[in-house]
Amino acid sequence: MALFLSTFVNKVDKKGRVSVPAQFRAALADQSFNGIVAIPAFRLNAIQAFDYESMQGLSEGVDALELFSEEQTSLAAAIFADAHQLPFDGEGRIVLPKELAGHAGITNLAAFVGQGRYFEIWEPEAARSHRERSREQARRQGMTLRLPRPGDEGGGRR
Amino acid sequence: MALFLSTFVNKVDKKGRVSVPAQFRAALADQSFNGIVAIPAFRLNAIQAFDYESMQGLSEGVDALELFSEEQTSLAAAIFADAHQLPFDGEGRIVLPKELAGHAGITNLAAFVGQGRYFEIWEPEAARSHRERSREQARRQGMTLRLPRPGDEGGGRR
DNA sequence: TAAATTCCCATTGACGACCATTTTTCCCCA
DNA sequence: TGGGGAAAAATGGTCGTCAATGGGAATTTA
Repeated sequence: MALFLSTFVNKVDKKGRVSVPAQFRAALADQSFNGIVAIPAFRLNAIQAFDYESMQGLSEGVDALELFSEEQTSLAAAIFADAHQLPFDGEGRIVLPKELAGHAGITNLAAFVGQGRYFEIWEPEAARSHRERSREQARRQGMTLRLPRPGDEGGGRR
Repeated sequence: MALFLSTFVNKVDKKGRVSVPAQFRAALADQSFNGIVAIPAFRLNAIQAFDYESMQGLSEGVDALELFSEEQTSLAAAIFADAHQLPFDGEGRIVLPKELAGHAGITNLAAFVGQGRYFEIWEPEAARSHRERSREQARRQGMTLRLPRPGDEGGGRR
């Protein structure tokens, strides 16, 4: 399974292209779709990026009959409507659509931030300050990371 | 399974023709019917569009509901009576029937909005404001995006 | 026969495929 | 342990192709 770790900053050229870090591309190999799926993050000025298979998994929660059910679907609707399929070019680059770049405030540089099962794309300075804040908050709340022992189901926390 | 993602805005010419986004057409490939099935959305000023196979699936779902129940008959009536089969022309366009275009308030522009297993067709401005509302509601309800882990059933919210 | 609809072809503008160059990383050896 | 060189990654640019669009001819329907 894919694992996205660490942070990489790459240039965005005037055509809007950015290289996806080779390490991330490696994690995305052997996929049915050669590229990523990107959506604007809900509460953050960032882009969230998944592999295509994860996106399919998301769609499975919403089956055709639920269309006509009262509640639900607002989140799913927003996700699917704003999602972009971004294929790799021969050199492993993607083009950042204006809407996404705009949402994240990205112009010349893009920071690729590993988040485990997915990764985020930020304007580098915003990424830095956001990380500061997260660390600070974690410290205040005294969060601890619990490692699952072999044989346990699931991960530490979410 | 095919996945309809993202939003595309295309022009409607004076003959009522619109190009279906190439990406959506790709998702519709290898189908028994070369085109889409479209119905006016229940509560929304929009058109919902499926591939022919999904429509068959829908009909089975309707059968599964209690026979002769209030729900069943009205639902079936609404779905199948107003449905239109819209074939592609050589260039991948469809003609929007007046009833459908009218229901969605579409005149010169049509927004194709991916919804995972199906997609919707909106008047672009209406689509925009509806999307805003959905996002806002999702935010208010504290919905979070949750990736289904491989092997998990469904997912998408809590 | 008029009107409308489907089929066919032409244009153009954006995007994807391809190629060249620079920069960085990694490895081997002095 | 540091330097040199090879390989990989990142970057920049160009060209061809295809999607979107528009118009007209052909065919069907009223």
